Amino acid sequence: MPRRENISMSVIRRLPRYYRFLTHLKDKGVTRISSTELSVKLGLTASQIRQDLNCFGGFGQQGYGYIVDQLCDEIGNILGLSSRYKTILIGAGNLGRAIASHMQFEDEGFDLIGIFDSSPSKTGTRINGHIVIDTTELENFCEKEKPVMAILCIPREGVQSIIERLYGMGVRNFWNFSHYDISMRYEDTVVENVHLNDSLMTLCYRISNPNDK
Amino acid sequence: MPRRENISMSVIRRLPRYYRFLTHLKDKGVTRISSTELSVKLGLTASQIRQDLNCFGGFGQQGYGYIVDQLCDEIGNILGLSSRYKTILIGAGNLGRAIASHMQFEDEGFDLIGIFDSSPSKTGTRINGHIVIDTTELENFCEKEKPVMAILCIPREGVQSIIERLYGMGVRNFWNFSHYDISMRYEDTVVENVHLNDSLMTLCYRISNPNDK
DNA sequence: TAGATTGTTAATCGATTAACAATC
DNA sequence: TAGATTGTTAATCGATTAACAATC
Repeated sequence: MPRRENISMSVIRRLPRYYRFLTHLKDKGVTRISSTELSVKLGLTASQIRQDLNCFGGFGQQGYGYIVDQLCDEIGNILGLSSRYKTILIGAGNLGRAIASHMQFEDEGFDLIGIFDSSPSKTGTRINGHIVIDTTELENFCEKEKPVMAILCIPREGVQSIIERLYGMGVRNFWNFSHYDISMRYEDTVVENVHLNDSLMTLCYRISNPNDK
Repeated sequence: MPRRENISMSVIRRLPRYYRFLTHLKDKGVTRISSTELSVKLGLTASQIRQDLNCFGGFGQQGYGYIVDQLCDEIGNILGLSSRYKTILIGAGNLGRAIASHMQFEDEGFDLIGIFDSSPSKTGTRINGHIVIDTTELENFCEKEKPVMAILCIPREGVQSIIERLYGMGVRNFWNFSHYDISMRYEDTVVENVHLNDSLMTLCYRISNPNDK
């Protein structure tokens, strides 16, 4: 059971995919799967899958394969999905509202406890059971509720100052949908960027340049 | 001017970031930048930036650096942002509506020409100037309008059958927000997945396992 | 036991970084 | 010309793949 330190991002980014697929298999009633079968379904090599899993432990049985249920639970544990991280969302525009209503945060370790916006046209409105709070209330709210993670769905211009305020209130983890690249000038922060425009541009490139992969 | 074939995905995924940052510099009135300055701002190495750019041509001037305006335009061209790709969106739920209203498709080569949903509660409603069309009309619409790209904002279960219908109507490019991994059984397709749940799980992992990068 | 499939080490491949000659 | 910075080749590093011994 090696449990290596410093797992690479390449491996980490594949974990949710494994988890998602194994959950699906479990729901279908499949009990056992080999790395070779998995590799075919996921378009990876069996070698890679075994390497990835063995970063965390020996979950398989030689000559048999992996027990779907068990492996699924193990990966869920590795991902830390049963944690509870108090989460706030900043920005109740189209995107913020969609994220708030669309995501099942609870299944992935996060509890959405507040939604903020600075526009009077948004504050007071209700999104999925949450009343949108004025951003001026941020400090009061954080002091009382101690959120540890913030989802940023605000325009580029507002990001830097919001981050500084949140960092000051102890928030260290950010799921960032803004066009702004949060630079790593802060210690101990975890930032996951979702740059939808970048994703779309990549797609544009790939359509426009069909020779490349 | 080498213009290598088969640019790697690693390089392609950095292009939008370069473009975004250079646009920002341009707006700020910066005219000239060196790979070293860029590397500091973007948290990359100067070497990597020069390598990346030289996949497409020698855009710099020795002893001087890069002209921001010019480099920005070049990358825009490489990305193909001035193309016009007729695009439809399937699924007018929270996420689909947000994507339709939030993204500036026109700036990135795409023209949104239709939004579809199969629920009678959604069809007929208006999103950002588009009336939501019943999915049963998909074939009629495609025959007339010939879209080349589809944005998928529907639940997992519906994806496979929609893709088959769209593929049959000549759609080859997909921006996929569903939990479903579109497998590459189709030729000549370009698929860009945006798995928000995967992204969130990765974040959960990184918060739960602070030792790793 | 024989067959299958893992865990793990070694080999290969690709991407990043370093170095430097070319040149503006 | 001297200084600066690119374009490009060579060296390094990391990730993926192949191979196989361990073992269920």
